[in-house]
Amino acid sequence: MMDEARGGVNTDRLVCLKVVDVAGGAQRSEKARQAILAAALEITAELGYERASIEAFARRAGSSKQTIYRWWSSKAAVLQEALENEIRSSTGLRDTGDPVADVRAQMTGVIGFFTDPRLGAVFRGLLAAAQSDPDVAESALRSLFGPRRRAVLELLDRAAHAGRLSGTADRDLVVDLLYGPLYYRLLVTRDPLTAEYVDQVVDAVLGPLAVGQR
Amino acid sequence: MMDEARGGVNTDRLVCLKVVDVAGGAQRSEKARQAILAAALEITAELGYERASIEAFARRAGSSKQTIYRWWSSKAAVLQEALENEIRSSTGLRDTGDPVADVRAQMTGVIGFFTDPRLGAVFRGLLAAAQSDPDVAESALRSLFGPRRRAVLELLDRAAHAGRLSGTADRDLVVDLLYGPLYYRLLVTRDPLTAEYVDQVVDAVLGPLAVGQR
DNA sequence: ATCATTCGATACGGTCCGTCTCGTCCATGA
DNA sequence: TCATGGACGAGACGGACCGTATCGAATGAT
Repeated sequence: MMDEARGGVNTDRLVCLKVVDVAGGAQRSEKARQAILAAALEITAELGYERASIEAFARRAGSSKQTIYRWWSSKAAVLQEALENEIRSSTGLRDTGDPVADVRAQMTGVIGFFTDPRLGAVFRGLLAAAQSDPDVAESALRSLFGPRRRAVLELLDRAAHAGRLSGTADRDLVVDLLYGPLYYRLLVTRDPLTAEYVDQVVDAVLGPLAVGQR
Repeated sequence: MMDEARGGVNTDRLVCLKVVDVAGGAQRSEKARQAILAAALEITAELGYERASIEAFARRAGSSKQTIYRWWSSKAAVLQEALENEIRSSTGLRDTGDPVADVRAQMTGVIGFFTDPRLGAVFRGLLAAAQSDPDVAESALRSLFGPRRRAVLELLDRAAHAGRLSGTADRDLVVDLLYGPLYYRLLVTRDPLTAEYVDQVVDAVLGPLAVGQR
């Protein structure tokens, strides 16, 4: 019984839940997809997240509301995909052997993304929506935050093993100490996010942990 | 012509715009105010910030929608006032002469507020609304965050002058390093906010700055 | 050629918005 | 004592969006 439920695969039960590609049909329109994502970014940047509506996305994209609902579950899902398309350039994390400089560069890229006139407001709106919608929170955490946080953690791991960073510090805590203040300024105090501020944070957090660097 | 329109003051036009207290009238109903604030907190805790509506507040409070709009400008304004009534207990900041312990105690109170089943979701919703509405952001910053941040800054100042804390550190940065990770966990990663986590953050940030304490 | 699937367009009931207008109640000042 | 005027509960109003359903036309694999 337990075997059937958790372990062994009962092939009789493996019915095809979704009958896919039984016969041909029209393909998803890439043109409509791009138009919708672009319109969503434009409108949200213009009106702010709350006042932006799916109906407005459809109007500007020259598409139908139903086409949006067919492929995305919510306004947040549309904007998350739109952000993912645009975010890649800003979040590169290189490993040059100088972990402090690498992290500093990545954080500077992050605040560039935060303060981008088109993307910043969209990103803050998405984080705001995540406060009321657990699905949005889970999805954003998995697609947007998770991979980047893991990359930073791995960089800190490699630096510690290479002896360039103190190995005793809790690396999850270090990441919180580095990025927490950035989000705090973005979402709460709204003080300006500058490269100088990144320098201050990096120096205060990583300075005491650096090994073998002047 | 232009003078009359823009420059010179034509006293004949200076009519009293708002005739106040010319004669008596009914007073604002404290009972209605309390009922509305309580209903707003209840409903928002039940449904979440976005799904809570002013119409629902009025229904549960047994009041009229118009009564809400007469005294508050928005759902956010109602909830901010409701939060201010309830927040005072959690945010005490004492000055016992041990700044590290005082800050640690205050931060523990803050996460108690964050994780309160009734107030936490309301607070996160208010922060979310502030991302799309500059008025909400300004008001929350002035009434909720400003005074408490100033209190912590002054405590750090006194501690530095008393020689219990290093006087060289930028105290604004220290506050960001202390509270940023808390908001980061609350709003972004959603990892649990525990007293142990507060200890970790306080030790990492204030430990290197403490003077004359074991 | 058939047929499933997409597309744009549009209609639908529903919720909530923010404003407005009633009639009632009540504190004040004449 | 009594008229005045503001706050109150109730509810109507047009409007914006929501999320769903339905339509005919276009598309593409079988």
